[in-house]
Amino acid sequence: MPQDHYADIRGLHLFADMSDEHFAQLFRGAYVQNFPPHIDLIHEGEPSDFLHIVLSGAVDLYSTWNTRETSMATIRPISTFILAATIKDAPYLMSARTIEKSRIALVPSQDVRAIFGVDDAFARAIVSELAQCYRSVIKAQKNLKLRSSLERLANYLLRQQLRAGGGAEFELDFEKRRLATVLGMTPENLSRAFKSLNAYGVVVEGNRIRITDQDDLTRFAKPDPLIDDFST
Amino acid sequence: MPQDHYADIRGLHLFADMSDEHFAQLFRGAYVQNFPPHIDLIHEGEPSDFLHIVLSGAVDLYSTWNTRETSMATIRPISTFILAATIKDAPYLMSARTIEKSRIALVPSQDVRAIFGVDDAFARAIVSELAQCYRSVIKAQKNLKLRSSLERLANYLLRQQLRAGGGAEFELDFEKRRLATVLGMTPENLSRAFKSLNAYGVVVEGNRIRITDQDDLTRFAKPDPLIDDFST
DNA sequence: GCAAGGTCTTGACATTTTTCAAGCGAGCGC
DNA sequence: GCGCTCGCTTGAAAAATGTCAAGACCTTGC
Repeated sequence: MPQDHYADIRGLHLFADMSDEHFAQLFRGAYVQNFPPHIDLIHEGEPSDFLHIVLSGAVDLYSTWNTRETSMATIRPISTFILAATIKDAPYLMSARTIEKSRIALVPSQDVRAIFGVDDAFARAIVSELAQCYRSVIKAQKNLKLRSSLERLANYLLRQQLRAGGGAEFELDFEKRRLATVLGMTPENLSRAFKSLNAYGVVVEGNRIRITDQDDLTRFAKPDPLIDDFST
Repeated sequence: MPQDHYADIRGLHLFADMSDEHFAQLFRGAYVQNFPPHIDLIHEGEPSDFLHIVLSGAVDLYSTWNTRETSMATIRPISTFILAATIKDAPYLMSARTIEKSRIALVPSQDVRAIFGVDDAFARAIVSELAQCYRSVIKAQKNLKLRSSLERLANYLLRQQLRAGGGAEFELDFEKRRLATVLGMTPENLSRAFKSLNAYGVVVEGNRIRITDQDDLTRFAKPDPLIDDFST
């Protein structure tokens, strides 16, 4: 693997504390590849041959069943995905495709497992990472089971607003049709949901969102740190 | 903590590989308590003071938001819960209550974190446990997002049938009102869903289920190992 | 035995969500 | 520029799901 991304990857919490030697060993067999948009990287059910690290671009984790498809998560730089499958040496539960042009590092799963076996700091970092992932999915599930689609959209907007800096105006960071399946609804329904949120001070212009009445929207959305705060 | 449950707990994958000394240290401050049914054990948002181990009985993990409540998972002996919150020293994301009379071991979270810091085998066992938990929640989320409530019920029945030994007749292992929220629907809707499944060879008599046409139900449910197989 | 409280079921109705079909509009290649 | 594709929106109708109210049934305590 070329040197230019070593520092970025080394800075990830997951790899920060491991020994230099093990880090070098881990990435000896790794390589970096560029992918165009909308390329399938992995498919659910396959054995997990590589741990993936998104260096730039964005990746969509999605799942299918019986003609239906849904988006499970979006991976943005710099972070890894399918760590759990890699560690357990189990088949992928989700498929992955690039959303945009992306640069991705591929680390052979067997190397990850080997280094996991010998590097204690790495093992502990994995615990931390997996606990974080677990809690994120729990929050997503609470979001799904406890809220209507309109409430999910309202809370999504508040989260996205915060991520974008907190200003009254911000951009959606991916297309609405994908946002719809992320939120667990159809594109048509999302369109109507945006319209309904007009009443709470949300103005939509293409991908641009303006929140004209922050309090009103917040009162409706009732955000909850135990669902919406990604950091805890 | 009394001796009588040491062996059971020691046999858990999570504690099987750690040193005797650390195991003893870990459970020095632990204690076992009996709880009647329907007792709240912990509440979401609280700091995670204890790792819980269900020794007998059953525990319901549930969450609430804005007057709504939903059941997230059922914990049966012998297993632990809220490991992720304990390790991260973060607030609980879910509440827990006993379903039946239960015997539960409580291990101070700070001891778990301390031993996690010094026992490498324990740290690796936690990785394995968390990876398993993570994958379970992902499956639950796929189940929720990709299937209708009728399909979720049909697949639940097939899973439950398998857990009960695979015979054509078996018992539901908890009350229907809880099953409803586990499956993400209302009790009324569950009642109607059971009725609809008559058409696919499901006969309900109280808590007793009889599957008269296995193939027909399976054809409708379309079970998928990447959603329904809890072991992988 | 009987009353009380709970679950479960049922029916009627409201709401939410999806489906299908059509039209709009921005971006792209020729 | 023109026509095309594709994403987005809109409307109407259907399906799925939730709500409310009432009653059946069961268990439990007295």
